[in-house]
Amino acid sequence: MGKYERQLIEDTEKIIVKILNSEPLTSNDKKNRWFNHAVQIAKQINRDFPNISSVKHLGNRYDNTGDILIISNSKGIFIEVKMSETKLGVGTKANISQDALTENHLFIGKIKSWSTWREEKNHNKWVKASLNKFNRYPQRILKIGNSTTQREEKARYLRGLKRNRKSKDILKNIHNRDRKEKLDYFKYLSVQKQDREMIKRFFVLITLGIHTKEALTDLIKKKDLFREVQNLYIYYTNCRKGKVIIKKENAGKRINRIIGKYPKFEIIFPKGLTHCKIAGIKDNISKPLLQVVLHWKNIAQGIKTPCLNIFDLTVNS
DNA sequence: CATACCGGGCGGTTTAATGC
DNA sequence: GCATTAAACCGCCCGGTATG
Repeated sequence: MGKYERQLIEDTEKIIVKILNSEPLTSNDKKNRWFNHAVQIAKQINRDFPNISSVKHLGNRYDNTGDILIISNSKGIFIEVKMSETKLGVGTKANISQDALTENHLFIGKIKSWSTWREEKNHNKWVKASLNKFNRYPQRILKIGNSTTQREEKARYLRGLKRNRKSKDILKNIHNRDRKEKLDYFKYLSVQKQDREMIKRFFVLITLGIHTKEALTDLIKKKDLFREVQNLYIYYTNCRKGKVIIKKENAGKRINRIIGKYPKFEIIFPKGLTHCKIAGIKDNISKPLLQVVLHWKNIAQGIKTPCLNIFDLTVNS
């Protein structure tokens, strides 16, 4: 999802609500890129729940799951929509905020976040020193006042010098040292006491496609999270040969299946790798479900936009 | 030789901090 | 106080290397 699509998708959700409430649609609504999907989803919801008495758009409220709340047979049903123009929507793949592992209390006690860890290691300082081993930066970069921006532009410049030995070495060195920093951090995390209940909740939320910082921190501590998820349905749409295909999923059933299979959850730290895995435990056997990578999204490793890159390890099983 | 694994990468918006 | 700028945050896409 690029540029303006979050706003666009929210508009589409509101269109679905309008249709369900038999409210008139504007010409703007009909121009919405996902209008067809909205119509199909609304139709399907009406078929699935013939006794709807109320429909509300929940939008950016993060204290609940789902995008839309309907009341059907005086029961609250949460509905989430995921629309895709491709044939097959991709699995749960997410980049979430860098400190999510500690901010969501997956560990017990006062645990250092990844960002705090880096601060203590003077990450920015040593990166700056490394970058300054190159002494031919253009004026336009040298005169940048903000140290962060200058650091980033220097790294960007070095990355652009494809054939320059020195620049390659510098970035490689930063990459290597940053990698060590990540491994050291995981070494520290790996000996901390884990909160299995929170790990389970974290897994459930990520699996449900809840990725934003606020949504995660709000929902993960919610008392009746598992009960609410029982009433959550996800409607997926895809396009095949110009036609919109709909799939409805009972999130509760899916979650029940997984957490029913694994009575306990844990985080495992493979030796020598910059990721950890969320795993389910059954009969003392640990089965990896999610892979959580310490990662820098922009320019080069160690330079800009740290995040957690998450991969779903269950898609092919 | 295709595919999976393990990261690596980009272009943007929103919110907070700072300068005037 | 307001305007500007930096920092934080957001979601999707790409590719080298090992492996079967």
